[in-house]
Amino acid sequence: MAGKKPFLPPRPTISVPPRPPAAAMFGQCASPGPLTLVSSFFAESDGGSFSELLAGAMYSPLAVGASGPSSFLWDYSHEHPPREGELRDGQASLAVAKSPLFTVPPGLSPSGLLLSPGFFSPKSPFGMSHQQALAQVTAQAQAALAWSHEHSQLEINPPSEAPKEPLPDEPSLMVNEDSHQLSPSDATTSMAESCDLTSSSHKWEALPMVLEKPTEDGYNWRKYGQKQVKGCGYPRSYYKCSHLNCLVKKKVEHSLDGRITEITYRGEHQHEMPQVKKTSKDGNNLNRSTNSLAKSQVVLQGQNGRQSAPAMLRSGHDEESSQAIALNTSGLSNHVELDDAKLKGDGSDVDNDDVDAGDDEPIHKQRIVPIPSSKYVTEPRIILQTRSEVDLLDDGFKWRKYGQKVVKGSTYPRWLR
DNA sequence: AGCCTTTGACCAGCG
DNA sequence: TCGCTGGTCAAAGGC
Repeated sequence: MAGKKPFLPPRPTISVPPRPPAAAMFGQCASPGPLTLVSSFFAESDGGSFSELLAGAMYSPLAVGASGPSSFLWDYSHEHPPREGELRDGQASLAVAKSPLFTVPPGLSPSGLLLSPGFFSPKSPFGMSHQQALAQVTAQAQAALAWSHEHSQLEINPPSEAPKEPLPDEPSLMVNEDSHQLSPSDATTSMAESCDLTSSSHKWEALPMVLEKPTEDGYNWRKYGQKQVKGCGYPRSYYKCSHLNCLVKKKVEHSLDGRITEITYRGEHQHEMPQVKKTSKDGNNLNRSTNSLAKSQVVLQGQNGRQSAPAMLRSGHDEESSQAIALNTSGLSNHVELDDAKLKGDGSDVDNDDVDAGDDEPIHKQRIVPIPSSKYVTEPRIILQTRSEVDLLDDGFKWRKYGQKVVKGSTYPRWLR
């Protein structure tokens, strides 16, 4: 399970900057998080502390939304460049995912990045509404998509010389036209070559996060495991999306000071963002912003790590497109038609919060849901309201007991399929 | 009563 | 085969 599975078809990824050799850069922890990494990287090029720069971001209400795509490193250093057919066939996700690195443009300092239009301003956290921030992020995603279409040939045959300066009108979160501009001695490059995450990224998609809590990305998560990272003092936590049919998992790593340094997603949400009680307009906006964050940061990936697509695209496309992306990129062994009405008809307490997805969210009564092959769950989870274990076991499905609790003198377990 | 976290054990892949 | 490691399980307890 922890082992490296064969990485079959080319698969786009969004990855964190792979980690450098530990001793080379830190000599303390064998696995510094990307935040630490970026911090150290910035420290060399800018007088200010990255933590200081970031501090303004972290405590801004816009931080969540802005920390998404702006913290991406779009890794296109994979074996296979996108084929033109893929780009034409509407597999935009693949196209973008194959796009070059999202990184700090040359000549732009970290503080410049933070102050740039593509980032929120730490000194005026309320200078931009969440919706504006969302719109900007979305626009950047679309720009990246457009760019990818235009430069697909460049990706196949990267230019030998990269532009030295960003164009004035380019978004601050510019697409680096050639990740090869990084010299072999560059930390990022060396990290990509040596880091253990490189191999693991075939399975998980890592994104640096600046969240105070691992569950604050808009989805509901249930922690199902925690491990001590070898050689480091900090734990790695494992979460599953607690939504009924959702197979998405995420892995959260902490820095030594307890901050989340890395959240790695696996799988794709096949449901809308859980609704958060709207207490005020601001709360609503914040919710939308975090929704956008989750949509933009989750990376679609089959359980076998065969294909993925950045859901970032979803924030910039309508639901129909998203669905098409999901279907096109699922790369999964089978699909089932999941009819919400049927689920409800079983007398189940199926969470239906994805039906009321918001005033501007389309309602889907029926969806095609790709079901990835999985060790534990191969079909949508359904809750049956019964106290009979025999009933549970005779319903034709395989059940895994995941909890038991005494209820009013008797016990009946909770089951998860 | 439902859902979550904790935590030691277990499993599987890999060298 | 064995040990290491990452990922997951599952009982127990907490909120």
